[in-house]
Amino acid sequence: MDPHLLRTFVAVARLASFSEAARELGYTQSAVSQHIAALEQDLGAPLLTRRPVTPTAAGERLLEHAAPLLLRLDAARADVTRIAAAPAYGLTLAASPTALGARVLAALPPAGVTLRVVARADVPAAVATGTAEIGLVDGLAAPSDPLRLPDVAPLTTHGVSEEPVGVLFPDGHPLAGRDAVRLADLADARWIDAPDTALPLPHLRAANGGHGFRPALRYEGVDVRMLTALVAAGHGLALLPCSAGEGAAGVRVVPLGAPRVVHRVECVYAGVPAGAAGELVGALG
Amino acid sequence: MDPHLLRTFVAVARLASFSEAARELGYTQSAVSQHIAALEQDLGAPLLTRRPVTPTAAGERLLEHAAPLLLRLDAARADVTRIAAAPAYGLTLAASPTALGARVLAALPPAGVTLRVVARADVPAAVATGTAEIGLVDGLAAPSDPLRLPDVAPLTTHGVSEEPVGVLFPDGHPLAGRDAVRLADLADARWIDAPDTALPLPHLRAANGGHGFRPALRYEGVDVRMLTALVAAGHGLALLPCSAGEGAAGVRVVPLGAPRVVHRVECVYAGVPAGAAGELVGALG
DNA sequence: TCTTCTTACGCTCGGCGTAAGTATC
DNA sequence: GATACTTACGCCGAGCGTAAGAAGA
Repeated sequence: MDPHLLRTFVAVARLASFSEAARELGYTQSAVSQHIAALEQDLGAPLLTRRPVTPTAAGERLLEHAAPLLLRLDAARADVTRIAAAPAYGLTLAASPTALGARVLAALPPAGVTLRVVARADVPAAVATGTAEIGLVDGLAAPSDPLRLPDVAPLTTHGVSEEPVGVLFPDGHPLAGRDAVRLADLADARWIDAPDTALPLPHLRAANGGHGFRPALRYEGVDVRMLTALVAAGHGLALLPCSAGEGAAGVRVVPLGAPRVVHRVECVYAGVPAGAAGELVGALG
Repeated sequence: MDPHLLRTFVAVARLASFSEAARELGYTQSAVSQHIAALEQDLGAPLLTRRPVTPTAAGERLLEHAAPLLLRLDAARADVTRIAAAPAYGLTLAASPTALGARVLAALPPAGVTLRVVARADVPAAVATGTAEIGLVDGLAAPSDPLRLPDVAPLTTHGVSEEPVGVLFPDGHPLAGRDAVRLADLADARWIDAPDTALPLPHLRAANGGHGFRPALRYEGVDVRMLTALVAAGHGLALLPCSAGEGAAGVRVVPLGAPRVVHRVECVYAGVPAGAAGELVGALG
């Protein structure tokens, strides 16, 4: 189970071609073939069907393992080299789209910051592999409960802020005038699943015993104004941190009452941040 | 970052000796030396001090990564081979000590079961590496919230039961007569930390903002009667699922009121369990 | 001086590329 | 027959063991 073989395997599976993978990895097609053969012999099971090139059941399982495995490997290398490496000028901050509140923006140093917005699930990976010094992730959680982040590496996390979440209604919706709504009443409403912009629906579905909260529309963009426009147009409801939805035209934000969930932002970093990173972490703390 | 090198590194670090590690791994001392040298050159930083053999700062970081990495590697191999392997006779169940309630015991098939009690954190690993077909873990969680398990591999989890938790008081304790207690009132009480028998204190400390719940005594055994005896002798309080503490002499179990936490048991397995394992999962579901 | 890690050196085996073989479309 | 994976084979380098060297207790 050499990582090289694993890397080759995922490339072949992704590209559905030995020769394409060879091109991408800088090997000959023959070498790729031998890699796969070695893996299959090692594990004692065929991993790919040839012609067409498709993972077998065993290959599917291996694929599920391979990505986090290779990620951890990169994370380990980054973590070790980080200690020896000279601290670069500048500071890169990886953040999920709705994690950047006013508080964070105010705490940023005046110059030398790169802000990299990535999908929620990729923030820990970015920090672990050293792509960013600091990460900011947001998500839904019970009050003062930590977020459930994928553990790609031993990272330190750190609550930055919590604020109530609200449901985004179009103006004129029968519930739009309420002071608060209960989530249970909305399980069967039309919802917009906007995993990169709003708060993720699967979390609500899980909290509701796996039922309800089926998306009527999926929005894969990252623009909050687009999302509010979709809600205003009646395509469905969305869940947002209250502050993110205020002031938009054609929509109303109604705070969520019943299940006590909050929008929580966490700061994540590896080891002991130094220099500008350390100051920012301190300012956020 | 060959896994072999990593394995050698952890062995050397654990044994604090190149030659001991060589013996254990079936290499010559020279090969071990070369392994470490290769790792250090690859990562560009010294990982161990020699004489005495101790991990450097970089080595410490690598050690933190190495164990989960090697575990995941084993898990991947087990997961893939599991598909091809012939289903063995018998069924091995890995369980944490307080996960085995009456419901589970009743659901066990009449013969061919091996029950392996391991530490809470090792249950997912046992299932992932194929040491056990099914795992049963328990822990504290908010009602209907899943447990926070280390993700060694893509495993399926599955709530089995939830029951209230209670604080174990010695008879005559001023609070022992109450109908319910609030955890916040007990932050500064004397506690017994019995991570393998009772419910883990760190969870409570985290819920309390990192304060309080400092253990007065640590019990590393696995015997519930021993724990109740320690409580009865006034060494401290302990947190248990209510049913586990009932009927013991010299102690009273008072249900926990305020923070809504329950004792939750989850069933964990890999892939789609077949045969006896499938039946048991069904019976627990 | 003894123990323990490092370095030197030779051997073997693993792994890659070239090229020929084979199977599927 | 063209395309795409497999197998054969030779070469180079990686990695192990033996053995000598160096450094600390």
